[in-house]
Amino acid sequence: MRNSSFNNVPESIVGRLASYHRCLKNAASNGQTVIKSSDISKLCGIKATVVRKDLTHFGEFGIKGKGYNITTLSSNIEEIMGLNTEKRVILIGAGNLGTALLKYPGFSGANFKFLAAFDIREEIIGTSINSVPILHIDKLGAFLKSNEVQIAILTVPSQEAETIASQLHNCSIKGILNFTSAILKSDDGKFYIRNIDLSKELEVISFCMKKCLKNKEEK
Amino acid sequence: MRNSSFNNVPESIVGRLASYHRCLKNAASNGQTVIKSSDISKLCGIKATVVRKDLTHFGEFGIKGKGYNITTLSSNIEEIMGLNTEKRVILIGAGNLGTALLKYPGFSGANFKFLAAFDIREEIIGTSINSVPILHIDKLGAFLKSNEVQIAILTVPSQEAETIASQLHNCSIKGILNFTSAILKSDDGKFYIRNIDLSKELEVISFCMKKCLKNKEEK
DNA sequence: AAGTGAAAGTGATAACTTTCACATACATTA
DNA sequence: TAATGTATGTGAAAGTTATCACTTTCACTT
Repeated sequence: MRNSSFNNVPESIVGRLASYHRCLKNAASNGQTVIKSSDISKLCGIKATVVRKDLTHFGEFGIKGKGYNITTLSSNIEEIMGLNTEKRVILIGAGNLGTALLKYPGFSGANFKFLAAFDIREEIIGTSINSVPILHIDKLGAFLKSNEVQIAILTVPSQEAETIASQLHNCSIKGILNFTSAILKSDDGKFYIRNIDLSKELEVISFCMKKCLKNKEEK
Repeated sequence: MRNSSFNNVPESIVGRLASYHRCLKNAASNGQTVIKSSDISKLCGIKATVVRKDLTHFGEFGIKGKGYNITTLSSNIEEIMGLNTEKRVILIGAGNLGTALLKYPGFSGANFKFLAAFDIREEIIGTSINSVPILHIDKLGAFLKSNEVQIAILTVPSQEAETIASQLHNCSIKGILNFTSAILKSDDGKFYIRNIDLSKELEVISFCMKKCLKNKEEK
């Protein structure tokens, strides 16, 4: 690989890498061994030239005239994205969205290990979802003391987000995936926070349907 | 407004407009009547100069030396985004994710009207979630014939996505919000499709935690 | 073993987005 | 009513991202 530290990688590329990765996994499970940038293009809805340009940002993984070896490319992307080492994850808020994420196929295949989910509703404490035990939120602090966790997923009601987030300091957590509409900020830069607002999507599509969006037609 | 058609609006601006809109709604519910770009900046985590630049793209909504009238700006954004007319929405796949979306606070306030949800599981047919009736997926075609629906939200298993999407042709639907990991494409350009892959987010955060992301620190 | 086709990689260019410094105009106060 | 402070709006420049035509290299064929 050209550059093993990968500083200054635009977020746009990272998002696409994740798409390529999924695409490669699918192709592999179909028994395919080689894939062309034009195939990835069709499957991911991203132009072939962009696919190639993205990949060359990290090295030369292809075979000219042939395509990319799926196994090789896949493991390279995994290394680039840090998916080759297991990430331990907890989920806070086992409501419908939280449950959906716990049941999501594909997480486990991508080296994410859900250690536990936390909730406040007594009736589900002690049960488990997709083999992930549900603990009471009061146990969160103790759990973080005795377990090394890298990522927390927040699927609590928005108004709880700040309070919960403040409990995640001074532990091993480095990343927060925030699905509440509260916008969390990492004041001290201690962890990386990714805010995902699902309700925003409906508004965006409302605008886009007016065909006012600059149409960047995907190849 | 400078330009009533708003062609060529970058998607990045649209996404931020939705954030501003939410922010304005919150401020209004706190009894605020005026807001400064620097306030919006803090609340949305977007630089104040970006906020102003985004808004001037559509017109001059502010009062110099004072800020923006919340009511005025809010209704302008609603007009820009097409939120001033009611959008009728159906949801296909009333699993955990679908249920989460049906229960999401904020949709109804933004002029989205959920007409019905569709599923295949007999045990929930006839019930309702958040007052939205759940119908059998077999009824989808007939429903679309007798009801004008603008948006479909897809929260079915990924492998069903294509099949379902093909049933959405030749009706009033213009936009599809696809939460499955299948990437749908609008071959004929008949409708606008927005693919949202939640599982991608975990992979992105995995990369970002390595601090390799070009850090565009929000103000 | 040379020729051919096919697809990756490259570097310059174009298009887009963000940033910045500054001009502008409103509201408030004296 | 004039002066002042404050926050918006603007246009140029910087920075970033995508595009495109072209070169390179590999595999396969004859």
